[in-house]
Parts: sequence; structure tokens; C-alpha cells
Amino acid sequence: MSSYSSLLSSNSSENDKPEDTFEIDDYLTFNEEVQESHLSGPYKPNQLLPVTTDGHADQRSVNVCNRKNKYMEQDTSTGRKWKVAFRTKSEIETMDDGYKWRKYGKKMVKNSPNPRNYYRCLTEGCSVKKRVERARDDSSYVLTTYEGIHNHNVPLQGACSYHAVNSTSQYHSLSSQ
DNA sequence: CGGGTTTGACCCGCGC
DNA sequence: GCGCGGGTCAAACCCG
Repeated sequence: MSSYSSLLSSNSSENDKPEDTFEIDDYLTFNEEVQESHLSGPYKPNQLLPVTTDGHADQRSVNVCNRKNKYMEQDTSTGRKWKVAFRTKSEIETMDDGYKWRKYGKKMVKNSPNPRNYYRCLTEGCSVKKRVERARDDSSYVLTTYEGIHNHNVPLQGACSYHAVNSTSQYHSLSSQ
């Protein structure tokens, strides 16, 4: 895929070079209150939406995200939230995705030996949050959940250099949590 | 000294 | 009402 940030932006720009991208193991995006009329294809309301399993977002995925972005812009007053979750097999947890984050919390989660870390986007007026934790069943995987849509561009152009290694394509559903 | 992190306390929703 | 678990706050702390 191109960078996560360009995927989320309503007008996806040019693709990054392959060496500037990171291989994701899974990529899920879901909207808590999405209306079926806003989605095409087999997706249903409140359903997790597997976007890609090979580490590259396909055109359908981008279309879904773009549609959802527009939908959210129309309904920010309703409290609808966009969530994007993906899993990477990586040694490091805090990957530089081009945005500036501040850590504001850390919690041990039940039935997991690994803590969950909470981050907030530092850009003023942007309320995007993300949660990072290691998978409870395999600590070599990092689960990252983004909540919200950035209302600004990536502040650090060219900073999206992820080097997660040995990605695989196992399906993983966060709905089991 | 300023900005980011740590960490215990606090808040809130939910199930019983 | 109470306890539990997840999420957030904020003071203390750390570090460049």
C-alpha cells in the first residue's frame, strides 16, 4: 500500500516508493455506525471491513476510505468515529507514521501480558488517537488502532519509512476482543 | 527550561 | 448499587 496517511486522506496522492512503505500483515477499517447505503459491495453496517491481506491497499479499499471520509465530514456532529486497525510483525512498536504523537496513557489489558499504549495526535485541532499493543497470542505482532481522521496533512513529509519485517497474510479480526 | 513520558488516580459505561 | 475493565487526566519525572 501507499502510506497509511495517504490512504486516509480524502484525496490520495501519488504512491510512495516501495522502499518507503511498510508491509502490513492485516489492515482492517470499520465504522461504528456506518449506513449500508454508503457502502457498496458485501459490507454491512457495524461490520469489520477487511481491506487488504497482501500488504497493499487495492483500489476498492481506497474508494471505501474516501467514501467514508466524505461521510464523516458530513456527520462529525453525530459523534461517528472512524477506526482503522492493522497488525504488523515488527520488533518495534512506535513506528514513525509521519504524524507527531504524544503518549498519554498506558494500561495493562485483561488476558494479555502486554500493556496497551495510548497516543494522541499533537497537531492542534486534530483529535486523532491511536492505540498500540502487542498481540496477546503472539507478541511478535503489533496491533495498532487509529481512531479518527486527521484534519491536516502529514507534518513530516518523507518520514513514512517503516521497515516491519517478515509480514504474512493471516486474517485477524479485532472483533474478538 | 521546555517538551515528552511515566504512572497512579480518576472517570465512566456496562454487566450482574 | 457495586465491582470491573477500558480510557483519560495530570502531577511528577526524565532528558536533551
